[in-house]
Amino acid sequence: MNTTYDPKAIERKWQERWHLSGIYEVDLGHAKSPYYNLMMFPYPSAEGLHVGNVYAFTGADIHGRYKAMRGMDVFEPMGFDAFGIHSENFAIKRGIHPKTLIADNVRHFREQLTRLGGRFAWSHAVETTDPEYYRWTQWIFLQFFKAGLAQRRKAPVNWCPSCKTVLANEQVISGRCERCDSEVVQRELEQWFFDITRYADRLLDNLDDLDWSDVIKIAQRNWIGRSDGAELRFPLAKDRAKTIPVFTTRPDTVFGATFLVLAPEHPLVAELVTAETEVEVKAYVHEAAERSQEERIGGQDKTGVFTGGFAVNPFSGKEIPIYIADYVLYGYGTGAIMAVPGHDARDFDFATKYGLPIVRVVAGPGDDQGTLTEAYDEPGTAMGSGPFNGLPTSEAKEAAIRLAEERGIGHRHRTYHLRNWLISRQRYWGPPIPVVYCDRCGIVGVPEEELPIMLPDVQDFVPKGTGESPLAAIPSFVETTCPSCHGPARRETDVSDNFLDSAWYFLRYPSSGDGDHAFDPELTRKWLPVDSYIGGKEHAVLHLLYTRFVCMALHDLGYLDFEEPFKRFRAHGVIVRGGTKMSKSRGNVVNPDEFFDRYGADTLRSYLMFMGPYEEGGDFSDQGIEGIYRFLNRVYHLVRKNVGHSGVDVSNDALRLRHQTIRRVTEDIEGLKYNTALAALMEYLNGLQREPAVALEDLRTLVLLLAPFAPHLTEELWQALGQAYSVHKATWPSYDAAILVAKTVTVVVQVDGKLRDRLQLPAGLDEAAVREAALQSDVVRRFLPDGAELRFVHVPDRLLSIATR
RNA sequence: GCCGAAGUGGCGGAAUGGCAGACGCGCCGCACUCAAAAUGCGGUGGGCAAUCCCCGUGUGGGUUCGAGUCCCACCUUCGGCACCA
Repeated sequence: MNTTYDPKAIERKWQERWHLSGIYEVDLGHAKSPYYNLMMFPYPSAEGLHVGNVYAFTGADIHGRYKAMRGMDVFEPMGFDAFGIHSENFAIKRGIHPKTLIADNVRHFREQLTRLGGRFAWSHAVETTDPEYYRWTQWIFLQFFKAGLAQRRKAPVNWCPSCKTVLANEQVISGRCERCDSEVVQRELEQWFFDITRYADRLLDNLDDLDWSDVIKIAQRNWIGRSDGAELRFPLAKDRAKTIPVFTTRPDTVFGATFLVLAPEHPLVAELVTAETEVEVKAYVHEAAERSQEERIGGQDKTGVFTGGFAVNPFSGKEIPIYIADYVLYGYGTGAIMAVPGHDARDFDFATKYGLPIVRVVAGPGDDQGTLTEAYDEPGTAMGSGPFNGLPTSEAKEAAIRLAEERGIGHRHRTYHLRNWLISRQRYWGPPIPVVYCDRCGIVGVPEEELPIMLPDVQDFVPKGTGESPLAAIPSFVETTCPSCHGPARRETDVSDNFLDSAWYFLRYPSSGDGDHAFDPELTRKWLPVDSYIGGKEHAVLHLLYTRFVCMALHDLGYLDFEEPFKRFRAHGVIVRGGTKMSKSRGNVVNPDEFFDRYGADTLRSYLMFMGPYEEGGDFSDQGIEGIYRFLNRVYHLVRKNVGHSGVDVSNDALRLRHQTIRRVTEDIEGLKYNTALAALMEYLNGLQREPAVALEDLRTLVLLLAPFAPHLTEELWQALGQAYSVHKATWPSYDAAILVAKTVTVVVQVDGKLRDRLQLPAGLDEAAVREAALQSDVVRRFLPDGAELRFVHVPDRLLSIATR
């Protein structure tokens, strides 16, 4: 063995040995203590592994290595999420076929992931672009289609003019395309949807029992956005048989509804216009359609026009005007609202601008019935509301719903912000949606035995912006026969959303290579749900919600016996550099290869974990990494120097330090506090270095505890210590609580809350003895006024607090 | 606007209501060296000659023998949602 720590040589050597001996592969069928350790598979970008990936994977890998040393059969698979607009746009820009591009990128990623030293079960790797994978993505679509969960319908959708495809709501970030930042416009198109809203209540209610990071649960609750209220029907003044349904969470304020507002897209608009208003209304509707979503949202100044029609407030009996305004969204609720300007800020703004009446129907605190200068949206007491007068808001709501139901003019209703999942994309790089259109039979699912519907290998995959996928231009793909009547038919040319690929990849890992099932029932029962899933917060409402939905649906269809895919999910933090986000434009991106070369993977892994609490992220400093590098060097040299000295007597202090360290590192790893686990190991090392010689047991302990963080170095040292291959199969050390107890303790003495003295005392003294010792201290006595009445608070073995007043 | 998280040395960050600043970076000093680097040892919140003492965890109040930690109000930063009725 060399005398200097040479991470490059050590790491290459052990990576090869691990690979050849297959120590990270698991016999999935026979494992006794299965533990599924999952991390979010990467999108293989051309830039290579990002340091954010390294951070995410290292944290998850440490967890996996720890569990393996605790005796679990840890399955830690890795794969590649290689379909999607991102790859496709990049391929178009470079003029390279995405297939070629992805193959190169995957190769590079595999190399980097190997250098990282993860305990990956490579034999189970999956790639979503592999026909043997997307065949089953299509199969899932078919199951949903057969169950009526996948439906084609016309709906206002988000259209990205630059990517030339529709986007799901989740892919629109404040009116802009998540991928290319272009302004998103609304288009009315026929698209494929998964009816995730049918699962809204279960998706929401199950969250209570999930062991997931709170941030994610909160984000999902907000996103699902359940609100309870009522749907009330407002008859038209000119034809009372016709009604306009509105959704409200404040049925108690219905007496204050002084006008109605419809979304410009509302189908009733055409019926309401009069000869006088027609021109203006048409112009407004047209304008609203042209406006990008960002413009509609961005300008908080409300606009709208009077339709010319009137409705009747079914509670007050008054006739009220009907407006259209684009602050009312067609896609939510009924696309129409009853406007209560007295108690809703938006309606107040609108009423003020257009001179509409503002009526107070809720009295504020202290029976405040004064004129409103702004909307009062707090709870209060109903007033000016006929039968509800005097009722507090919550009771008035119930009374209003009851009355509406009795009189047949409305009913209790619940609605959600969550929209159905738009899964079709007018693009090339994705799994073709497996249906055909037949003039005679309509929409027909492709028979399962015909899967996969292969993505044709073509040169021209650039979207045309016609609203159709590039596949539509390939007659050999489009023209087919109907599976049902065998007549001529056309294939669906849209591909499915990238998020469908990643919504089930963890189901595939154990069954990778299985040609008969998407996921083998027996393996699935044994290994799922996933024991630990670690990933980024950015997928809180995308990947993590879709995945839950897909599992729930597959459960209901009888394919899974659980409905929640991940028993435990933890969101890791984000790495910044110099306090700011890393980005290419700032030029502060950390390239992992550079650090692998200069310090080795063990140093990079450990440093990333040392920067801060794993769930909070940290600030990457090029100087800071030196400290960890020095630490690993010192470990290396300490072990080498002491390899021979096995029979050293250990002092009580040294023994206690060993056991304390085991406890601290164990607890910190369990709680993902990797930064303090490493700090404990540094303290341990500092302690050992002060000893003249170090016992073998301490060297073993140090190496074992460090193994999850620095897998290569510790493997090397484990061998140097003459221990059996591999340290990663060795047993995690345990500590003896009895040894942790110190014989002498420092008892702190406070006088009136201020620290005055520290006493070295034998452990376990009672209060009287500690008092006596404290009162003998000169320092303490100096602060005790003569003749003062003293009160004592005693915390055994820790503190004595003396109060003099 | 709403929801969430966080404000601690020069920096990253530690602290079951009980010794604030563990651990590391940086810096200062010393040793080794002809010298430097590397390494090792010591020091390092502010005030002060001081191992005395005083001050100190965003701001202002409060609870407590005792508050970085709990409660109330506010300020700032970051993240998410955002005309969702």
